Amino acid sequence: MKKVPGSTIGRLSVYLRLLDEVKAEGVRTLSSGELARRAGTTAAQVRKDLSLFGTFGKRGVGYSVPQLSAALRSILGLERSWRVVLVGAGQMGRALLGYQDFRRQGFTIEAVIDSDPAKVGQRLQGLEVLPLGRLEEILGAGFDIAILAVPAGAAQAVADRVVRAGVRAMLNFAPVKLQVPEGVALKTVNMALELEGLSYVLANATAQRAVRQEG
Amino acid sequence: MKKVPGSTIGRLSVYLRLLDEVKAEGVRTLSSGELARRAGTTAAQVRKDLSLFGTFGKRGVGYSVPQLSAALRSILGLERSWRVVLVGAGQMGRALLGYQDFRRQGFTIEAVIDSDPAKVGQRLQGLEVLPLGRLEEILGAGFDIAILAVPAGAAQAVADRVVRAGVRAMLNFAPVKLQVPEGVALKTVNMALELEGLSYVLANATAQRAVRQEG
DNA sequence: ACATGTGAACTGCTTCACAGCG
DNA sequence: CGCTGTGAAGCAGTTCACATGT
Repeated sequence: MKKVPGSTIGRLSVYLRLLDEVKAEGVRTLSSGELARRAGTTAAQVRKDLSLFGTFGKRGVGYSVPQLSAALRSILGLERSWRVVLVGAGQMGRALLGYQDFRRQGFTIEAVIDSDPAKVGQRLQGLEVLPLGRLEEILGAGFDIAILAVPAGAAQAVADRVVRAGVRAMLNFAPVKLQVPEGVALKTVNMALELEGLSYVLANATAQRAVRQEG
Repeated sequence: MKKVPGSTIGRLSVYLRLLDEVKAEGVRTLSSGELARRAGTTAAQVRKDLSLFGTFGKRGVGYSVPQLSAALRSILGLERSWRVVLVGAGQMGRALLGYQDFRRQGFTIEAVIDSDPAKVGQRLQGLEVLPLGRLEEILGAGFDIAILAVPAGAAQAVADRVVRAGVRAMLNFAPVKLQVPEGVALKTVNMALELEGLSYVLANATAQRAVRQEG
């Protein structure tokens, strides 16, 4: 299989979301042009993205909505559900726990861990908050993804323990650059960074260039 | 001035954070190599990024930490503080309101707006929640940045009103691709998308390629 | 006729390598 | 000598344009 740009994966997620939307409206078929318009990209980009994984369309017709939706779900690994652990039950952690959009695609937060003794034992969204000391034991139960919503200063240490416990994918919300070994997937969401990007644009707004969506 | 890649701006934010860290430790001078090591990039990349904005270093020595820190702060527009309005006081909105990392760099949330009559009038972090109906009136007070933490279905309508009210920068947390006119800066943080990126890596983990940090 | 799939051209970002200066 | 600043080279992702299949 050819090399797949990371940006392609992000777009595939967007395509899938749109396909599921129009499927609910009863649309059977969609052209690359129409899909591109809704996704905010170009027809050529859509076709190139898909061509990296196979051929899904009918010439002269377009793409079958249910077929392409299923294909994308398979490519993205969304046919199965992934076991997710949330580390950090502070304000951000609790917001993520309540974020319904995760559950939609098969990401189920099945455990919550926090270091604060005052929080341990509390029930959040039906889950008992477990102590950080038991992290290794808990992750021994076979988690796929860890969401880190801990303070910046604690993030690297927690990440190290999570990785040592065998978790191979992390979504980090702490504003630090985590070091992880080869073979561990890491995405970081850094909101302060996004704001500073906006600040840059505003400060240089005399040049009047709009910034296109990136996130 | 030369054209600046968007990715450069993100890295400048990272450099600034690191410089402020080592400044607190009393470090006076840093080489591009050392800065790169901490930022997770290369020395050449650091020098190229900075060279787009001027010459800041001393050959044979490196960069003066306080000088470079000040220069970056100026480039990023962080010398002044920006007036931020939060639209949406749901779980995510409240988490963002408590997120201390925003305040650090001069982003002050000065108003909170929600459509839910049950929330309007409540005090959150010392701010009274204001009704969505008064959005235009409130933004008339001259806000720079709007943070959108509203449901996906409401996001585009809110964005339209925010733009019409004259706000030229938005940070969107709803999982939709917003359409904004030229001249309005938009960043979207889509956490479900990040998780799907991790899912892709996990599902294709036989290929064993680690994904490097992108956010 | 129409829309896909794809090599080729292009654009833009990153890396290289070295001249230049402290 | 060490480290910066920068053209040039290299690489990756996007766009173009058209041959191909229905």
